[in-house]
Amino acid sequence: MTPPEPFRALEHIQSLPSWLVGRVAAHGRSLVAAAVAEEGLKLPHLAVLAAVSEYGPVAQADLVRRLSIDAKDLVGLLNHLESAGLLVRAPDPRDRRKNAVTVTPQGTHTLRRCAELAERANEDLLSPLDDTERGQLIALLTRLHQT
Amino acid sequence: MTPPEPFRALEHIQSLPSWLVGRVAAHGRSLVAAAVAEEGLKLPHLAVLAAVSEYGPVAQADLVRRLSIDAKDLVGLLNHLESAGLLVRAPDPRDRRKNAVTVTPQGTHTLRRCAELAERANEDLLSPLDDTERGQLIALLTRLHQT
DNA sequence: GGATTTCATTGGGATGTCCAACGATTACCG
DNA sequence: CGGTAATCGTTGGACATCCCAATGAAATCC
Repeated sequence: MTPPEPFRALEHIQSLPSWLVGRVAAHGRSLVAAAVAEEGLKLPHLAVLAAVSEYGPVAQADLVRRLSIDAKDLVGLLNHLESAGLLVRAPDPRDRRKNAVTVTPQGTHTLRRCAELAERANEDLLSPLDDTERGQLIALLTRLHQT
Repeated sequence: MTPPEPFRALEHIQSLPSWLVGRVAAHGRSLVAAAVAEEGLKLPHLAVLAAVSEYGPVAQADLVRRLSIDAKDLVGLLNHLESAGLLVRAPDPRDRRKNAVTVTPQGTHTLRRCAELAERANEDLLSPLDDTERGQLIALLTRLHQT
């Protein structure tokens, strides 16, 4: 008498595209995190520093909105980045509630290094694919992301 | 006098495949999580329940190894699932250190519902793509995952 | 049969995410 | 105007996740 066939639920879950893309994303994340750690930054710090660099003098509330990050967590990240000399908080003369956050030259330098490192990590991530396939993948992911 | 051109670091980061795949993964994860929440389960609970279903009566240490989950956290997840009546912990007569974890009929039923819901969520995730494109995406992601 | 390993559980620390509240400042509007 | 509402940066705390360590009970190794 054979036992009732169990429901292969884990196999089923792990065959779903959402699971697959999650695994690949985790791999890519860990590669980039390891690369960026060479410059002493973690991924959230890098994201904040990059946003500050891109949006010039910017209020913290703007960073919260642009990065969809929690305001409390941003304070800690900015404290760390500021004490590392990568950015500066200055009072905004036009609105004294706001802090004008600006990247320092050292911050820009770190950012450029991290950009190279992150690109190299992405090279590793995509190394199983040739150029055509990489283009396909990026195109498909872009469509999933934009819509 | 134009200000020095800022380094568009955020734009650069967000153009990397690792960032793109991370966003798509986050979207898929939230879709599946929302779907599965209809059955009162969170994703870690579902993963554990599915593994228990798949591997029949299984010791907790085996689940720890198969799911790469922390043993401490597994205890909490099993407590929740057991008090919800979805699985049962029984002493293993052949090794009295072990707990034989087994899915209940109610657990199997919940699992089947979750499988449907997760499939529908994946349908939503992939809705911008046609069948050919979905196959391409899965094939590309599979190669990135397997190597 | 004594030393080592495995098992389930508990505890604690470090981190990431989210929500609520606060004092200070600005914007709105009657 | 003037008072209410909204926004700003900050702090506190609730949770979940992840890592390491230790426990008593039970099995395995030699």
